[in-house]
Amino acid sequence: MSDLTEEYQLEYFREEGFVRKECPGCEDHFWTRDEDRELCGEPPCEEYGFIDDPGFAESHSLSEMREAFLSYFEEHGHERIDPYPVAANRWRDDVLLTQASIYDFQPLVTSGRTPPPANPLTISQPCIRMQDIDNVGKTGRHTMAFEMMAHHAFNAREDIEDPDQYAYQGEVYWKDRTVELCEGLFEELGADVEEITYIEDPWVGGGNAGPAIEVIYKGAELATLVFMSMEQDHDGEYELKDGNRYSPMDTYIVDTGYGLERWTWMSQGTPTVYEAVYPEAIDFLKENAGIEHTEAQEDLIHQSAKLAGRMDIDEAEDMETARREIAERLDVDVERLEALMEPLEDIYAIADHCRTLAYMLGDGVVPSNAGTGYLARMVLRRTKRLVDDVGVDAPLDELVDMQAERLDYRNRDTIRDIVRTEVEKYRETLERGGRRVEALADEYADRDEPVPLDEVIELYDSHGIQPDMVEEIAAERGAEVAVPDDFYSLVASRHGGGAAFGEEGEGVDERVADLPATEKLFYEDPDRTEFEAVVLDVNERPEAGEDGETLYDVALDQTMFYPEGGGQPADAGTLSNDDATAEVTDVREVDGVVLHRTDEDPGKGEFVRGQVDGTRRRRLMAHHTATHIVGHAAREVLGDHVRQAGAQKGVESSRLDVTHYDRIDREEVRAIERVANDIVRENVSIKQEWLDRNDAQGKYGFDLFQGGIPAGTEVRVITVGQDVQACAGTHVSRTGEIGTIKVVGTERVQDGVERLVFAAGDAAIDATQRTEDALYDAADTLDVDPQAVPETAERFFEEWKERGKRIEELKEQLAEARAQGGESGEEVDLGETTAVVQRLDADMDELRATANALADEGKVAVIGSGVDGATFVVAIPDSVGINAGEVVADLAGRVGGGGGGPPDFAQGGGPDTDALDDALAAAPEVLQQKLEA
RNA sequence: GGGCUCGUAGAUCAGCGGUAGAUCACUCCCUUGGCAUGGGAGAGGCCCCGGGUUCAAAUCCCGGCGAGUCCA
Repeated sequence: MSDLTEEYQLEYFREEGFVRKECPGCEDHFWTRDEDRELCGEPPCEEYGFIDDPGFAESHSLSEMREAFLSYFEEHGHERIDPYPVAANRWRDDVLLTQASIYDFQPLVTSGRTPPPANPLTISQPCIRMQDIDNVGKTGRHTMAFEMMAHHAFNAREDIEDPDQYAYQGEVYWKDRTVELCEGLFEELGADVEEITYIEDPWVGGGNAGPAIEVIYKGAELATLVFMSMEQDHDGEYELKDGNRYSPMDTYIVDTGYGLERWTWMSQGTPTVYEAVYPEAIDFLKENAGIEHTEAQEDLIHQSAKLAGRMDIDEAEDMETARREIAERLDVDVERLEALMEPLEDIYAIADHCRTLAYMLGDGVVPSNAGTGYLARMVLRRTKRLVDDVGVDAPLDELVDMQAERLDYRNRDTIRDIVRTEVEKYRETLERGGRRVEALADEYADRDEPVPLDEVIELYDSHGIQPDMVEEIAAERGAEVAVPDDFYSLVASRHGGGAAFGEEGEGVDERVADLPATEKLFYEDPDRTEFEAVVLDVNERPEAGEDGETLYDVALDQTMFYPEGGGQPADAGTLSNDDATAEVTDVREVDGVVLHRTDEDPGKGEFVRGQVDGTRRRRLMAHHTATHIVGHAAREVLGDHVRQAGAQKGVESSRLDVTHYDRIDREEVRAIERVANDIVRENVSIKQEWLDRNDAQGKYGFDLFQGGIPAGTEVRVITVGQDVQACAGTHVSRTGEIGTIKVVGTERVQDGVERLVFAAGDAAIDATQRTEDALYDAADTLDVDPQAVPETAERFFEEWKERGKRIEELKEQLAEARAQGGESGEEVDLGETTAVVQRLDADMDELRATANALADEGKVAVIGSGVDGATFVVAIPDSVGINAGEVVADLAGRVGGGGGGPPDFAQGGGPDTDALDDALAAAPEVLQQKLEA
């Protein structure tokens, strides 16, 4: 076993006369040109040395620094690459946001399955790290949004058996050149290279590892140079700091990260990073919030910021301690310092959060209650709170737009619209929540009890109401609330930890590994349904079919059968030879081999004729092409932010989930239908071609990948009119073949994702006819024209309601008449009052009305009905001491049921109708008993 | 992807097995020269939809639809 010490013995260090030292402060090993240096240079071992004394020759703005970096690496043989979206879930499902430049190339490029867009390359990748959110504004150096400038080189070992299995070969450059390039950049910017230290700091993450170097200059960590070269391996020779063992990989990758904001800050030497990065936004916000400082205050802020920057405030709880210490050193009152600093810290955070929002919304993230969209919503709401707290009265959409403009986003109108919609939603949530808290606070204030913690947790967890808002409102209403410090962990525990592991080990057939990739005929001529092939292999499936029959996986040398993929279901059909015909019920692709699931064994080595179910295939193709068209139409109608969030094609109908920040209303559906059918009618031809992936991505951008990112050097690109998508499915050759597209419904999959359900071709006709049939049936029943159905239905509904009311009235009148007329009821003398016992076969409403009317007359009423089982109603006038509930319980017991109710009015019944009359006959006796009791 | 909460009059909500309620808004009457206001009367409900349990469901259970919210 060995550690990574050897890995840092660089030729470059030796040639340049570096020395290796151990820092007495933190015991880290580091390399430096300065033989006299003792400390590693990184806080807390040393303090910032660049505040008010910039570390570079010239002051750079954010964009100047970005340009300086990129052009330096361009001049040194790197190709400049456009940044990827900050929403990393667009190309990988293990993370939500892009947190480093290397995220762009995981997992397909880093694993060697797909070539990098250029090699070596340089990029400035916008990133968002939510975990820093509490520190933003306070520490002087944390930002949630940042750009990670980087140069990457993708190397693959050549001393392995099959170097061509990877999408790139050979070594571009490795450690020495990396450090050399890094140092060259420092020199170019006029830094004093004597002051740079390179700290050995092995990197481990996500199953990979490697040696890494932190580059420290004047107290700031300006870059990290990671040499990703190992993967987790039980038998690996290296045991690293996470306790796992690692061994070398076939690919090894230079993964560097240079924080654009830090470099900009270094070049300016401002007290905090925020002043270097957002000077205009900060000025604007300060002025807008009416924050003005005297010269003395200005000076105090400056001194304080300087000190705060030098301190290590990585946890928000350290903040108080740090603040007290700073106050002490500056010899001012803590409260005074706090009052001065807090609004500024809020403003710093607002500037940063607005940039975060601009990145997210600009890259097409739609706020939602789930996924990346939820993060956007969180940030937006937090920002809104800060804006309100500090008293900025500019609308949030304007603040975000300022950043969007600076970042050069073209969809600024949509961004503003989304922000406005979200702010409005938040306002509603707060209003709803406020009312809720007020009611709750009143309730507990009345009872003179504190609001229990459970309620506060519930308010936050289920209604999104911050505990401090509860405290505030409760205080106004005179109710106490105690919110513990570990409030949020209490909320977390409510969600019951324990991540569910659900690794879906499909048990990939190992025999597939030896088979050649199946030649796919369906791309050549999607209209053909017949073909001939040789059976290469037949495997009996471990599980039986529905009827207990044996199923087989059949591999052929070539096939017309489309395997399930990209939301398109598999083809169906038959494989036959002279002796037998096997039904193909499912088709899947495993590692390039298409497996046909059949109910019979066609025999390995045999020739078979394949017959694809043409009708099914045509419908699927029409639906697949229609999906592209509907997506395009939705984008046209709803806006540029619309992206595919999932799709499932079918034979009868298909569904397309798209991102959109509002419900799609009827009018928009009609517009989408119109645009889609325009494209159908134009009968444009559909281009299907294989393109080099990096060329295609360069030309069409990231939106090429609406349905996920495929692996490989080439991608299949489908062009339908203006719509271009990477897609592996089968398509019709001209849009006219689709015939017609009918949107049959929309639903909200989650906030921010709308589902469009539609039918294409003859399925569209079917769908329309079904709707029409329903309408005609309704028209038939109402005996009117279909056109008149809505109006008639409304009229009938109104009339029905009217009649209901009229019947109520009549029942009341009838009941009163009965009560006064003494109609057929048996009068029983109960001493002070009389009771009426009566059988009245009517519904419960009528019984109730009658009983009420009798009670109003001052009589005890016992009414029984045999209409629907045996039911009783007993009403007792106020003055009489009989409990109606007890009477009913007794009577109902006699008919095999139960009953009850308040003392003056009770209902009950039972299933035994035959016993009704006997029960009523016993009623006087029961009443007597209850009266005496 | 998972958890939690909520769908009752035009609006805001109460009721949580036993006769559907309050406040505001609305209509009318009274008070006033008129308005603010005050007093009185009235109208307005498929209690989201569909099943189930029960003598009885707005209320309990299951499913669906709709809305909100927290977490990953």
